[in-house]
Amino acid sequence: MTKALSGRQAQAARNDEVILAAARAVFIADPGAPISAVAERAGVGISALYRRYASKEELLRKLCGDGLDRYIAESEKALADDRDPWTAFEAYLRSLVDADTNSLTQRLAGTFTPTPELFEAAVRANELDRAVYARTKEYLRPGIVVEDFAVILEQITSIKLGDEKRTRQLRHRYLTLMLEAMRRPGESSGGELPGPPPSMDELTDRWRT
Amino acid sequence: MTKALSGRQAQAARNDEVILAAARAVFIADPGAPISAVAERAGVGISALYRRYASKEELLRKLCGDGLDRYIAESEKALADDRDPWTAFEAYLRSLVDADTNSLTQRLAGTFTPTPELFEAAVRANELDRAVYARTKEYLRPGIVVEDFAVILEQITSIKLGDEKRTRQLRHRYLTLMLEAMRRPGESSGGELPGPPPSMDELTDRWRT
DNA sequence: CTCTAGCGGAACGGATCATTCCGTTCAAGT
DNA sequence: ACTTGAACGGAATGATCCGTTCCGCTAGAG
Repeated sequence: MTKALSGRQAQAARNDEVILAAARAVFIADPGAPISAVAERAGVGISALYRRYASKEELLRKLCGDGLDRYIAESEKALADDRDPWTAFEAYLRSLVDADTNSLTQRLAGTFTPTPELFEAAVRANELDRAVYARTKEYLRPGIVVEDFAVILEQITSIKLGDEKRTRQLRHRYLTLMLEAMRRPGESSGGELPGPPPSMDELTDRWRT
Repeated sequence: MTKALSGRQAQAARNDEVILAAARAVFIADPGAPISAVAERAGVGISALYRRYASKEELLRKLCGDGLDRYIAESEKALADDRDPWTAFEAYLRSLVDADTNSLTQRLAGTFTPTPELFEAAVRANELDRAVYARTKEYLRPGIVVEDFAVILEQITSIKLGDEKRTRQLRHRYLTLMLEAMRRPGESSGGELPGPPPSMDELTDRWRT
């Protein structure tokens, strides 16, 4: 509690966002994290959380729903992208990697009972996914199916380092490789890989306490 | 306790293997699994475990050590492979994916205090890795470094389905893609991907209880 | 027939969490 | 200035999980 711009209500409103951001960060890093970790990260007490969400499960549902919404938004943006389909596709996957919604939807999905709305949103996301696929299909290597997208996204977002920025960089490195492999042969670029390669230290540091 | 081939000692000796296999399977599937899950999977009581290992940590160390040994063995086999370096390299990565030692070494590494022997083995594994890399380097796309191997292996072994056989199949699918992307451009094959692609059901079934 | 290695599984004690509860603070109304 | 209550911090609670220990039981060894 440092600033008090326009009274208590403003502070509370600001906390709404702080708490959501903290929850996102914490549960992306560790889907099994305790509620107290979220409170700590947000710099608030546990009450501040329970005032907003009746239970941990409700918070998770909220995060999951937001994640799906984000996913859907990115898909729609991709469909509206009028650059050439491959460029649009590449931008699409890159935006999904950066959004990191997989951890918030699929990974968390097992830990609570889904609501009809969530289920519906998931269906919608799927349809959009297929639409993007259909438009990109002719540029894709034969044999690649829509379902591959999900698996590849999961693989890539399984890369986790301590530093968030660096994590994104590395993910883009391997996404670049995957994109080239997924592209119809003969059109691959073979260009530079983005960002510096992983270093030994980065890899071993993950097992530090 | 069904068979009794040559008395109690034989039974106990057989249990040694059963327990190790169960522990491997259980901890690969879930690195945070309880000891009781291992006992259950092995079809023995908890005592059978504690007769052999003084603590959970000791069991984990054993598994980790075995995993490293396996890794080292595969690396040596790869170095002794006198087929053309790229073919040998491909077989090497495929064997590592099948061995699934990553989950047993890196993933478990954070959960216990390493012994000097384990550390030494890890160093040795690293040296061998570099040796394989050095031999394969000229066939690799410029910009690929040794450390990429580890990250790619982790990504690919992060794919987990209920069925073990199918999991291996899918992993090889994406390893195939990655291998082509890692190869020096111009030499990529663009051939068929191995095994059937993932299906929607396979992907959603993972969130069942 | 006795003895004990090997074992099954309940019981114990500590740790972790989600959730609740109580006292505090402070802005808004009077 | 005083009262009030929304918003909150964080300790207390109760349930659950898990590693480890302990208490018999059993079947083969001698």
